[in-house]
Order: sequence, then C-alpha cells, then structure tokens
Amino acid sequence: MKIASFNINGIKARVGALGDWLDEADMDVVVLQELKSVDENVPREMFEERGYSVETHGQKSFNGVAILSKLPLEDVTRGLPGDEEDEQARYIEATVMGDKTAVRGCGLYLPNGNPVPGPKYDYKLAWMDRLRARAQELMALEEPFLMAGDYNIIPQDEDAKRPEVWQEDALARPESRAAYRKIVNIGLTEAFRARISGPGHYTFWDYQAGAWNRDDGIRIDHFLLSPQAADLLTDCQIDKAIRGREKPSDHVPIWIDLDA
DNA sequence: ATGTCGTAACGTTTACGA
Repeated sequence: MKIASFNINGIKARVGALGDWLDEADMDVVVLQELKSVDENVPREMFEERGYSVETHGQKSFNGVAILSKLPLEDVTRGLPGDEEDEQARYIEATVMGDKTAVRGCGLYLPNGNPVPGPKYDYKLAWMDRLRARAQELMALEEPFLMAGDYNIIPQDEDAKRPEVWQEDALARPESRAAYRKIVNIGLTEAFRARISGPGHYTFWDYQAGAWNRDDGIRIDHFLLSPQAADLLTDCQIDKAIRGREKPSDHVPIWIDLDA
C-alpha cells in the first residue's frame, strides 16, 4: 500500500503538475494539503478519472485537506477533535481497506505559527496538543494508523540546509520541537528517519531567493506511524525532482510503502 | 535587489498567508 503526502499550495494552480505526478507516482492513497478551495471547487474529475475516490475538507482561500484513494475508504471524519470553535480545515481521517490490513489514515496541515510570539503561535501549540491527544486515542486501539502531512516542524537542525536562520522561527523553535517530540514520544515512528539518516533531505524549498537552485530546503512533511503500522513499513522516499518542474508547489511529495 | 507564489476581491492593485 503506497501512501503519499503532498502540500500542493493551491489546487487550481496545480491541476497540471499534480495530474502529471499522479500518473507516474502510482500511489494507492494520497493525502493533500493546502487545497485553498471550498469542496465544491475541487476538480474531483481529475482524481476520479485516475481511479481515486475523493474525500475533501475544504476552506476558501486557505488551508483545506483531502484524501484520495484507489482502495475502499470507510469512516471518514473531518476536523481535529478538541476545539468546537476551530473552523480551520486542517485535518481529515479515513480507514483505508488494504488487501491484508485496514489502516487508519490521518491527513493534516499543521499551523505555521509565525510570527512568534503571538496568537498564531499559541494556536499552533494548542493544535499540536490536540493532535497528541488524538494520537493517544488511536494508540489505545493497538491497530495500524498513520498521521501524514505538512507538520510545519523542522525536527532537528540536520533537517535544514541553514538551521541558523530558522532558530527563532515557529517551525524550529525549541517549544515547537518539544511539542513535536511529545507527539512522537507516545510511541510513534517517524517513517523517513526509520529508513534514512543524515542531513540533506528536504521536502520544502521557498519560492524566494533562489532557494531551490541553492538546495536551501527544510524537511517539514512527515509520516508518523503507530507501532502496528511501523511493523508494515517497507519504504519511505521524497520525490525531490518534481520541485524543478514547471509551476511546482513549494513542497514535494513524501511517500511510504506498507505491507498492508 | 529585502528577492515568490496563490487566492480573493469594493480587482488592471492590494491584502493576506505562507
């Protein structure tokens, strides 16, 4: 079961590049972030004609997440539990019925949090605490689940080309990293680091200042796996090359393969 | 040179979020 996460930075602008990638990537499941569209404006046909069912949780202009799947989906839920007042579309869950095993899949777009300090940073940290609470609920089931998406977290200095410029940023501040570790440390496995160690692996390059040409990137898109899902992990890779194509997103896809 | 995108709207330009 191949599952990808891809922050597309606007579905309208990405129809061409996203379609090309879907054709060649051959994923069973894809979680998307930053649709920047309401559900009615998502071009479902481009996914359905490729064999995917489409579950969206959209929002005008900002945020918006989706799950695409060639495998049957069950029990789709939208929104991160823990705050009835939160209207930002950043979270969706569904159970993917694999040939051998069902996997609960969570797609997320974690708040950026800048500037620090301020209400946006407070919202980020509170959102991360809600995510941890949800992960703990799922852990108690002792079943395969995964949380995939744009975490807006640079876990360690080795995950940035220039860690010094991110020191005071919401993506790398000590409080942000601690909140991320608090989620991981309930017993989850970060898929990429379970397979590949060392610096120089990124999923995001800013559009500005020639960041891509200088390989000035950061690794902020992650898969966290429950123990039962980690047992099934056979691969995890970043599709770096598509950042160099026409009209790219500022993120690239990261994907895992599960024996499920 | 403080650098680029994507989206929306009281739109041919500005504001916001990233």
